[in-house]
Amino acid sequence: MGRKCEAVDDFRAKLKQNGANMPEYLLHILLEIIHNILPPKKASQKRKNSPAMAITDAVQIHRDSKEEEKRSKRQRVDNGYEGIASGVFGAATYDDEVGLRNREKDFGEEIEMELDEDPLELLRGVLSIDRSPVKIVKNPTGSLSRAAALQSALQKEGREIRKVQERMKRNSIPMDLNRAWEDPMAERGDRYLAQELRGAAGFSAFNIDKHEWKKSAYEGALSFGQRSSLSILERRQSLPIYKLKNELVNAVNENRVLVVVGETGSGKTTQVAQYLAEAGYSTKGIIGCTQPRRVAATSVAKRVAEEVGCRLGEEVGYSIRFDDCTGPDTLIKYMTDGMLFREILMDKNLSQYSVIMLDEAHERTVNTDVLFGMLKQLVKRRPDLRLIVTSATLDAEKFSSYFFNCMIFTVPGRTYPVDTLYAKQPESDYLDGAILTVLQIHLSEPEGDILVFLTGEEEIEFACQSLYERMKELGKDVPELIILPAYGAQPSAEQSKIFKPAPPGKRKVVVATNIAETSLTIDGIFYVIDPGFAKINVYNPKQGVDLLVVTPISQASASQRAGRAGRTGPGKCFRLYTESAFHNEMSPNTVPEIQRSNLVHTTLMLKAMGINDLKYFDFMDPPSPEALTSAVEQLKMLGALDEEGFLTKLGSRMAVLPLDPPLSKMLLASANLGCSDEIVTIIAMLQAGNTFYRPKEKQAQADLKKAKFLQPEGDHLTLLAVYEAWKAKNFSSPWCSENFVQFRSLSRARDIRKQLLTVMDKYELEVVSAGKDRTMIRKAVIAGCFFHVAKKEPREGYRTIVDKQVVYIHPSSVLFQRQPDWVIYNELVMTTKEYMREVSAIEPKWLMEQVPRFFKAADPTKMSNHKCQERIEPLYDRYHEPNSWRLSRRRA
DNA sequence: GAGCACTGC
Repeated sequence: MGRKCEAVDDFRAKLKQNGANMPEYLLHILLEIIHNILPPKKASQKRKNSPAMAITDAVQIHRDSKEEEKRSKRQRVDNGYEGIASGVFGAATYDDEVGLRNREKDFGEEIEMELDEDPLELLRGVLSIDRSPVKIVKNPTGSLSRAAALQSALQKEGREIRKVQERMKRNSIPMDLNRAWEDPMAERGDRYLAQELRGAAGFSAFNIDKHEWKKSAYEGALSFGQRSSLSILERRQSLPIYKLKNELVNAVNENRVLVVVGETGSGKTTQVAQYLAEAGYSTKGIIGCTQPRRVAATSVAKRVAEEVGCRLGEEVGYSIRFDDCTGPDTLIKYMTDGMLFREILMDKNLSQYSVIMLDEAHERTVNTDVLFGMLKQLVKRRPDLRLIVTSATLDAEKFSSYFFNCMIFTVPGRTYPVDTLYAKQPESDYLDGAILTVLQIHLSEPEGDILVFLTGEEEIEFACQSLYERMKELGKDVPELIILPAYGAQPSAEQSKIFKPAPPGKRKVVVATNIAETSLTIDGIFYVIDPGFAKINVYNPKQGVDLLVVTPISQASASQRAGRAGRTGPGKCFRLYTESAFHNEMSPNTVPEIQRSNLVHTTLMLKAMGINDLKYFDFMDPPSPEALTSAVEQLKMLGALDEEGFLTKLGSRMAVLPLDPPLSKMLLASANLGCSDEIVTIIAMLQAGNTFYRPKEKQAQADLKKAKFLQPEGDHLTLLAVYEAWKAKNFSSPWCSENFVQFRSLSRARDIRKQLLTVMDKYELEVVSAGKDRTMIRKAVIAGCFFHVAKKEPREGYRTIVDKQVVYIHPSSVLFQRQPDWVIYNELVMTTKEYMREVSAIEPKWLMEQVPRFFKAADPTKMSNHKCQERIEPLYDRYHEPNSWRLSRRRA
């Protein structure tokens, strides 16, 4: 304590000296961060001198090392990395030395700070030296939050921060722009697909001048190209499908089911419904067309309304969750496949429709797959209904044979040839490979934009950053390269630049996730770089865990990516894997989602539609029996199905809620427990996800803000507190940014909440507030999520009650520090460990109270009262009943 | 002390 006071005084003196002023309370908060977030001073500190001395030392060390650096640079040039190469190389050099060093670089003097020091000491040291900009370097073993705390402390001091950099573990990237490619006709390469191409070292969060490249990315593009100037009619007539209009209408007249193979650019999505409406189908009912995604449904509807010449929501409309834009006049309706699935639950004959078109069916979403089975039955019952299923060339035969060997109608695409080039050697690091290929194309290939596929936000940011730096090193002699990241939440103004071709004389590179593969129309792309890989979600029914894995993509997916290069003109696709890897090691098709998802929700929906025997449901590709059994058993435990597997009253109420069954159960239980008002908010927040925003450069500030909302009971109540606070501020957007809370997520939560309240109202579920009695809220959570209970282990971590697996509280949880004895969690995610996300503390006795069917106290005669309180077992012990239900991991 | 993609009701 004494040390802290001393520090405050000292700090104040330094501030005064520098002419800065800081309120007392801020000063204390600042020191609080430093003392609480940061670990205590190491007992054995290498450096005994004061940081001030250390910095002086460092200058000398730096001067010595500078000579060494010059020597090695010369050597690199000798080794052949000349000119641009060595320039770019220089920027990407990282070292692993430990220590404080003062570095001279192009941008002047800066102090490099190591986080091994006691931050307070370090801070004082820096303040006593001079006012050079500061660079904070985190070692691979260090912690970013220490860097963040230090950074915010310095910022408050008014010191300029140049960089917060994470020292890279791997070595620098050699720069060889003369990369070797072979085309498919060349001799076969080796038969090896570099697995784990990223290697153990991998890359890490990267934060240098993040905003600099972003700024340049969005500012650079001033005069992006315009769409074609053809009139609507000309545009429609120029589509390849136009010439086949009559044939198509005849085919639909004569076939109840039709598989349409419509290649990219054929116009099927916008035209088929219009042709059928013109042919009179709209007089018999609505023409419905499903899309896997919301954006697709809305944007296609807009386009078609424009072509038809009506307002959206009149003759042409769309229907997606939270947004029904249809009316009494609607003849053509675009919707998400999930929406049609809901509709078929309400009316299994879909009597208001005359035509259903399942578009993008080759994407094989769970909803589309289930609709396949439902509609296959329906066309037998309704001879007047027409079903159109669109497919990729590869799947056409399969689709046709599933749908009674129906006719396949092929519409050619309007695409150009694409040259596919393969790597001669497997890449050792696909990310570097992709970056270098972009530069290679930019420096040696004719005009045309580039599209790069990467697996996630982090990679995209890294790639953009790296490209930006290298372009900067290349100087002004090379043409401008506009670097555009494309993922998740992008402001729309910036997105429009992604979709349009770069202005003449410039080139753009779009760095995107696999969503660009299918659902975005990006104009002007001539070059595609496909390392690829993609992140997919795999659900393990035995473990009950969702897992995101980076896996090689399928051949089908690769062709789709390549096709992106041929939309505007003849293009090139650079595949960063060998040709033999493509043929021998990549599967022809992506495993349909239904075979790798949690099916609890889908199963409940099917049961609610009266489909009892799921084993005999006509799936095109059936999910594994285990996944189905696991889903059925979970529903039984929730009380949604009875012992024979028939839908219960509770189950039918759960089915009408657009939620996963445990959450539906929670909501229904909360109405009885008198806390549905709170639970509906909590559920909406859980569903919306990503409540807190924690930018790397402001982590400490974000954590401070988050602490304001912290509820000791756990994350569920903390989320509630956030929503209530936001509501009290009139759902304000600035309030969100002030508090490091994501406005988008909260708005989504508000939508979900509203929708849930409507459904609750319809089914006369009471919306009541628990008032001050917050215990009930956690009891309601238990009623739904009781599979997800874990008890603290004596040493570290937790053990789940159901299957005894070891799990940990996620560091983002408010209970991460507290580690209560008993917890309930919303979901389990497997990253570096098995983490429980959204955790709340509970009392074990509530388990028996809320779910007596499931939990019992251990035999009280055999143990003390205290122990008795602690021991809780699931009634159904699957270790002794091998064929009983199984929720998660089987232990060896 | 971790992050990790996307979609849907």
